[in-house]
Amino acid sequence: MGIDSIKKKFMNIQQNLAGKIELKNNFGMKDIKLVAGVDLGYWDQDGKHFAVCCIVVVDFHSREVKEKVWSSGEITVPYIPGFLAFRELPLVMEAKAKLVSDPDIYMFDGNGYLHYTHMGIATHASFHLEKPTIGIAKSYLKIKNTEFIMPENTVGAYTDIVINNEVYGRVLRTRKDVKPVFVSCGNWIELDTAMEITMSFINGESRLPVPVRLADLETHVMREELSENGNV
DNA sequence: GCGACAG
DNA sequence: ATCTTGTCGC
Repeated sequence: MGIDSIKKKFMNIQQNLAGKIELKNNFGMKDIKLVAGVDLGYWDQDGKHFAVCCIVVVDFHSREVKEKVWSSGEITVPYIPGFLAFRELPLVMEAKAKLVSDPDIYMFDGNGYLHYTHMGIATHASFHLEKPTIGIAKSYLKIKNTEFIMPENTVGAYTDIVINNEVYGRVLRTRKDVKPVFVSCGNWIELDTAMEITMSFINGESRLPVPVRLADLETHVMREELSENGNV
């Protein structure tokens, strides 16, 4: 099976789900108690690719870490820009199954609506998690040759990424003198709310919101452990 | 055909 | 994503 037939298959799945996206809050901010951050780390072993997915659950109000889970395994799906979800979601769902708590919302390292077909990993994941999601990308995925406008160098400054009169996502300056992040809706949430939650989780240690940052750090720790002792 | 390309 | 030294700044 060549890469083109894989893409074709993936595209069908994306288009089916894309029609079900709803960018309206299906919750009130006051209902948000637990926020999960999701990230993956990779390494090679015996000529194979492995990864570990870490999910860190943080209490929105107290900022306490409530739970951490991880799941690792071999990765066989290649990285194809636009189809990240197909590569990473299996491990994400495996890790999610280990959660005892039930997060109200999930934040991903990557895009959501800011995607060729609005089906970035954050949006795609929402249909499996059945929870609202937010996408936080560290670099820009250019769509339809549209460049983004750099927001001014002030905390909280932002510019919208508009393509064909539609807002795909937002370039947000979470810290001064640091590259901005790219925030987009995953699903069942509005962009303003996604940005509000993102900004509320900026603590001065990173340009990334706490849940995603902690998941990122956990990913590095677990990778060292697993790549030494053999994969689990 | 060529270039661009989240993680 | 990952491979990596020095270096600037709080």
